[in-house]
Amino acid sequence: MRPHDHSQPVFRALADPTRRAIISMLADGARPIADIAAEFDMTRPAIAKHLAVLRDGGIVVAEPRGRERINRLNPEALKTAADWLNHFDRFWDGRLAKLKEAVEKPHE
Amino acid sequence: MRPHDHSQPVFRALADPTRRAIISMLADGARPIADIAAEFDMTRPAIAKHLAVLRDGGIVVAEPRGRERINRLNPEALKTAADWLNHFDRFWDGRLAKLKEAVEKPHE
DNA sequence: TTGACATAATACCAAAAGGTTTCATATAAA
DNA sequence: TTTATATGAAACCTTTTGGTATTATGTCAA
Repeated sequence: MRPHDHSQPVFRALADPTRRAIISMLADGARPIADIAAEFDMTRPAIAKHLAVLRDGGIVVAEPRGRERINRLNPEALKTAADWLNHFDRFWDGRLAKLKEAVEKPHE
Repeated sequence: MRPHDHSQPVFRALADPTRRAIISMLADGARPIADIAAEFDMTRPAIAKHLAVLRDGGIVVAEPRGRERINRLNPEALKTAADWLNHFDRFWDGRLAKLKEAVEKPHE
């Protein structure tokens, strides 16, 4: 068995605590990189690398704005990982799983 | 900001495609390591290391059974990661988010 | 008790990850 | 046009990761 996996870049991006913190931060609003870096004990190039990994996973999109680049969260990308994990929620929450099924079923 | 994060070992464990494949495999039933290793193009020690990472995240529990060790999935550990991700589902699925809220609210 | 089997443990290696410092480029403002 | 600002990019370093081969340990079966 050789695991082929399109969600790899997303899970890879989620593996680092700094990157998860950046995700949370951007959920409150898009920001330029300097603004983000100011919140961490880390140089800007380090944050730039983390943002590159997040972009690679499609989780962050950078929009040039004058001489700045606004980093915006693209939460849909997280759905990939959430979907994979939620396949297991039947184990810990049968009630919710059933509701979900109902919600996702086309209306009649 | 210094990201302290108890869910780190779980996200770390999820970052590797082989480990995610092992998780899926164990969701269908507990297995000894040799049985798992047989499914991958990889030596048993490599799989043993992956299992160690999964144990570290609490995702897998090993139960000695005679001279074997049965590796069992502990899906509750995945809930940690699922919960984190599902905080963002308001972005992609408002309908479900509302239902969830309702479900999780204590009964009256 | 001896032999086979299932696994653990160790030592080792190459590549990737996460950081740094330094230098280059492009836009805005004086 | 010069200067300051916001970012990108490259070179480099150390630690972690993912793999290997080899050796050791414990349990079952003949």
